[in-house]
Amino acid sequence: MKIGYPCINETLDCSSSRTFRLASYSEERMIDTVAQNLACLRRILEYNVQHGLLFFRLTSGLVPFASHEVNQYNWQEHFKMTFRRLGDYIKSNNLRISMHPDQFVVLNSPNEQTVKNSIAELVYQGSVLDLMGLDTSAKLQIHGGGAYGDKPTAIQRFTEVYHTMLPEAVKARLCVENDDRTYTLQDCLQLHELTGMPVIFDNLHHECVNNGEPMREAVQMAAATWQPEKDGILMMDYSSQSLGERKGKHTQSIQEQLFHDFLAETEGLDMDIMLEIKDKEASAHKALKLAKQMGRA
DNA sequence: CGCGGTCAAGTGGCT
DNA sequence: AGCCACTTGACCGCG
Repeated sequence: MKIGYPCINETLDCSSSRTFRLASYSEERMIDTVAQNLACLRRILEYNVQHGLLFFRLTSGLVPFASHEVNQYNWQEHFKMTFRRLGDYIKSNNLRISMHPDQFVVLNSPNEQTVKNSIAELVYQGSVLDLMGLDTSAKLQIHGGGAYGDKPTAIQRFTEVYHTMLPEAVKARLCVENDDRTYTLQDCLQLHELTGMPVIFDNLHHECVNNGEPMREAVQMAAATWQPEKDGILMMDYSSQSLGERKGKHTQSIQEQLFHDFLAETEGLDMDIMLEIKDKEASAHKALKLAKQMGRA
């Protein structure tokens, strides 16, 4: 079991998602920003290796405006060696990597332009992992998208876009994650049946909306959609409810008893856990310690 | 130099 | 009808 946190390290004094306004776009500024972001990413990865945090989510913001038409520069070629060196570091230290395209990526939108933009964004994020030379156990996780008042039709549309419009390089890495209100684990399992995509499991989203599956069974069902030789073991997002806040809001800091209970409930099941918790690596350190004590990591 | 409004992009639930 | 949340704040103009 590998444990990690997403995108941002709060200990280090750098960000790998620096950006700027579209209005101030220039090729020079874009190149300069990418160079700084990749340098910071290297520092974050080194920090993670030093602390045994072997699962990490890369930010979507590594390359500003990467899938926007304003950016016509061949940054892939320009930063080829930098990406390759990052990938070599990732592989030699056996890190697991994911990316999570943001809420604007909606493959089943009725708006053709939205679908087109979404695919361009997936191509960008997949190309980052390709440039690093990572195998297909490095994943892109997205949600089912909208329901538009008719979920079966929306699922059908997702499936059609998947089969007719997505490049192989994206399909090889794409996974679907249950969300906190529209696409339940069951819906994601159906998308898996229709496309072959593995299902990323999110325990907090599952608590928000489900079809009665107990947590252990839910994890087992999601895990069964992963082909170990191609996809690696199950990836999951773990969080707990921020008390007294809106349903689905992530806790500020890990609630160790709840994480302990979750590990106990899933004993014997293999998975990599991404902690979606506000204070980032601070909670990841605690989670890793707990997992080691319980013989899981 | 610190604060706060705004930023490429979509959707749905809440008030 | 408008605001908020989402995997994640960061930028930039203004005082």
